[in-house]
Amino acid sequence: MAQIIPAVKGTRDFYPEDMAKRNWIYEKMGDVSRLFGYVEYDGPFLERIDLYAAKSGEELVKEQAFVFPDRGGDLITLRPELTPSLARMIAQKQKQLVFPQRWWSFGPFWRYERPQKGRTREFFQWNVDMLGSDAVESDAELIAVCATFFKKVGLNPDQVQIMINSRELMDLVLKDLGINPDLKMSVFRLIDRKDKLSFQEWQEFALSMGLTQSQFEGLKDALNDKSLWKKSESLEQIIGILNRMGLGDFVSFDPQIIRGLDYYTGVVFEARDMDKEGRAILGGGHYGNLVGDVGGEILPGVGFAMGDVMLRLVLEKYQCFPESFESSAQVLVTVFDETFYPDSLDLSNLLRKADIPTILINEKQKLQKQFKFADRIGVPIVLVLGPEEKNNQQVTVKNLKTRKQENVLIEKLVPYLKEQLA
RNA sequence: GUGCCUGUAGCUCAACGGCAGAGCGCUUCACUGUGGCUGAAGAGGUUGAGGGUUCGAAACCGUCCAGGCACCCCA
Repeated sequence: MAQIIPAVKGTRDFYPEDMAKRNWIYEKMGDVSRLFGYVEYDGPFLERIDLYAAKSGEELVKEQAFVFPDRGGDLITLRPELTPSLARMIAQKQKQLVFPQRWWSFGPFWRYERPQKGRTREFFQWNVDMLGSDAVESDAELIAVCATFFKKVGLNPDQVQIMINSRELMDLVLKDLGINPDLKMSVFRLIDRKDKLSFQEWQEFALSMGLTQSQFEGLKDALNDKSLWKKSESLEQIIGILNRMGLGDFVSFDPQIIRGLDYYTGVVFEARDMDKEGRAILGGGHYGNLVGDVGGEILPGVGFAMGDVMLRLVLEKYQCFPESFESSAQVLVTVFDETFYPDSLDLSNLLRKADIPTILINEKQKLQKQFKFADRIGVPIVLVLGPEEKNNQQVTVKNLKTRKQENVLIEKLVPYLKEQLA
């Protein structure tokens, strides 16, 4: 046997069952997006590297993007994220669009990283953005979209939580502590790493970047203050809105949520599995100016991205997927023997004309095998048309799930099957 | 890019340095007009690759390849 060429590292083969799940996820994402009035769009999968070079994520592009020269020598990138493409698309039509725009997208992205749990090199992302709104109510709406999605796929607040924080609030905390604004990004990074380091290491890290002992203590206390959010008018409003929507259970305040991306300026949020397993399921926030870097006029917005890999793990873990995805066929028509092939062919034609998905056996096999095959692929109904049936203008209809069978007149077959399958 | 772990039948995994095995799956038969259950028989392997140590290696040692996990970063 010839050598099987392995799949590219970090990619996934979507076998039919996997594809069914992917489509199921896509369907739920689309449903929720449309429910809130968002419209679907997409950008190119290939972009020039310059599009990302201007932007914040230095490491994202330099070390994590797939980059290659095309035949003309231009450096092309497999998109590692959607936001820059979105920014361009908006900037190009900024003068003609009516704001705010509500856009969503689901498509593939690539990052050259070491694959591990919840992370592959090729993955799908649901991106949802509200563009051209600075209202806190819009921030709340995006969080509501997330929460509604979780509800829709059958996850409950004990299983996943959306943690929210505000960068403005954290700016205030830093200011109150008299921390030099130049240190802001470093301190954000410090906050982000609190859980990953031992207290000792964390403290050393803090002091090494120039925080005084008292600033460090103050920061530590602020991060432990569960009611810190009450100092933020926007967080209070957001939580109020989500409570009124009946989604409050999904949301909790966490001062340690900072998010890596530099362009977030206001509310930031991410969702996690509650027993702290794995990485974030989604991340998002409010940005002050999406299109500045690509030459547009100042445009605020709020949005989030949800990766399919982590999401699948969570959905799998909490058994949210349907127990089984039906075989695409509803009916299997057996062929009694070679001489009956034309009859069975006509029969399957009849069913297909009536929009009943039907598989006809093409191989010359014993009935036993044909039944076994039907069972294995999960077709619920099997039809037999042999000498006896033919003499009576009948078909034997066997329901593999109920194990019952019945003889039905051919002229009554379609309505009979439709009833069975309903 | 750094570190750790794992590669044995189609799948999940056993086998003290001493004849490569089990369960599930698969094929055939019991069942010449009916799947799932039961019973019987059978097929299936260069133990990831190529070296070394040894009387003898799936096992021990180093190299390569592949996969997993953690760090980094992030969905």
